[in-house]
Amino acid sequence: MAPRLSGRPLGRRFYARDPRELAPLLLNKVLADRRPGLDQVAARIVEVEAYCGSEDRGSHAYRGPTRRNRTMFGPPGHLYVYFTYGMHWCANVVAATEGVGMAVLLRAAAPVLGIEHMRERRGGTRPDRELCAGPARLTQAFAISGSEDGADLVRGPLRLLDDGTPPPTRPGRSTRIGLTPGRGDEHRWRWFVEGDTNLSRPAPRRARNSRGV
DNA sequence: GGTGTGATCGTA
DNA sequence: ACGATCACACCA
Repeated sequence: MAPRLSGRPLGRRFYARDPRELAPLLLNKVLADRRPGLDQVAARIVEVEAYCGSEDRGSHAYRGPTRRNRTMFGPPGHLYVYFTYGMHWCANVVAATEGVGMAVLLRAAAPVLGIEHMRERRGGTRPDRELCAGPARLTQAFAISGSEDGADLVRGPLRLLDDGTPPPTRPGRSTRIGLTPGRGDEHRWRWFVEGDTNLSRPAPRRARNSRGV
């Protein structure tokens, strides 16, 4: 039988905090799509990164608002969706307060509902673990693109749910992925569910001893 | 397991 | 010119 989808949408106030605080709290929350006319899909967030406005050289918001990033400077709890590398979409949750340009990038999730629909959207015959393992893979599995930029996660059909699963007490943590040296790569603002199979990169291997264990 | 590379285009 | 990426080729 199909897994039942239950949970309460996160309220506006939940998003209204520093992204470095919000990001680890989003781990194990469920991104759920109930847009009419589209197949329902849902996935549990397992990897996120914080982007911190004018104090963060790695952030789109570093140089202030533009047409592209203006959603980031809007009220919290909305989706900031941007286009990159000429072919990919990535989705962020706007954090903190209006005007500061802070957000949390959704980097990976564990499929919960509508797995076959995700597979169709992703193309080919891919294992479940690759369906949402990466920011652009996740948006593809959810059919999120530029028209979802600005979507309100509190009121809209695209929602983030708390189904009672708490965030990890000791999340994995690392520097952020894909930043050029000197452009914000010094900050350890990536958090993930340790050992989860759906991460955008394999879980870091633990140090081995001389016997390879 | 790992590394290298091409795709593709809006933004600054 | 370059990017908050991905898929696939190739080597080990």
